[in-house]
Amino acid sequence: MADDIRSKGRRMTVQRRLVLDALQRARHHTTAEEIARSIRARHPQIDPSTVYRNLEALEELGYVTHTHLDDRVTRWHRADVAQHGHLVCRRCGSEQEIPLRTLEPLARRLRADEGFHADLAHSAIVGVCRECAR
Amino acid sequence: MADDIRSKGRRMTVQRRLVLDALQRARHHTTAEEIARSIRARHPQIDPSTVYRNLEALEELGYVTHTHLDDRVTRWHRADVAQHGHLVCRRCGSEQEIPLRTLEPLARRLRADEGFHADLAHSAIVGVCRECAR
DNA sequence: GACGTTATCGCAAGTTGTCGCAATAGTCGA
DNA sequence: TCGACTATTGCGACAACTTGCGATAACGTC
Repeated sequence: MADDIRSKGRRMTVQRRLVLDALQRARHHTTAEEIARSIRARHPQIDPSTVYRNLEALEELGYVTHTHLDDRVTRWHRADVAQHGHLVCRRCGSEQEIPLRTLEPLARRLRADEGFHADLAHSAIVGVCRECAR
Repeated sequence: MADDIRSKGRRMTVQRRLVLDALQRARHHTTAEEIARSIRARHPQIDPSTVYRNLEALEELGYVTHTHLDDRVTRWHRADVAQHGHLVCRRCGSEQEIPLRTLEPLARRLRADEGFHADLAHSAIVGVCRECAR
């Protein structure tokens, strides 16, 4: 992987490695802040901005992706984990994962009708969950 | 409308009226910051936080809604304008509106399978547009 | 290995939005 | 119209990023 990064004219730094390690260890939908905190616990000299910039760089390089669950925070994860959709309840905040297969018909339709290649795992679908709807 | 607001135990203030007026005048998907700026041009004593709080209050009251187009900024509009979906290209940033009808089959399916009442107009669908896909 | 190039870093300052709080001012009932 | 109640405001502080910049340190080349 380090070689792959170098072959793209980027560099493998201690900081970048630490961000990858932290992502490896973290729970699935983690935040940049959480990663920064976990790294700074051991390496306080590493600036949060470095973590933010590395997540972005690793995303460009294809090792990392982000999704949006609730409205504000960006969630990060390794690119090699299985993709899935998200349902988030606007009332109680509960989160639910759904297989991409469920979203596939819409993706197909958008591709056919609009030529648009949708990434339906990128943003959660907001709505009201079964319990709150009652 | 003022009466309706009062009947819900809320109040009609100068600031709230100004936010509504600004929304009326603004282009469709405007931002809180833009509204704050337009109000403060004439009324510099009105704090931005007041604008943010009023948008939230007016949303609770049902006069205003927000959507998320790109990743960061919240876009606001009056609740009485027609709902529609959004396609946003991750490469070129272009935005496209699509009729809710296109998204309805997915909404139906989520309701049937998961009991989840999806609001598919709330977040834009991110992907790659026809031009950028070539 | 040494060297030059330049991606990346740490830091400080800037943005954008949120929150707690004391002061203010709509609203309602008398 | 007056007074009490309390929603709302402005302000200052804070939180969560983002950005510009000079210094540092990976990397390719020799």
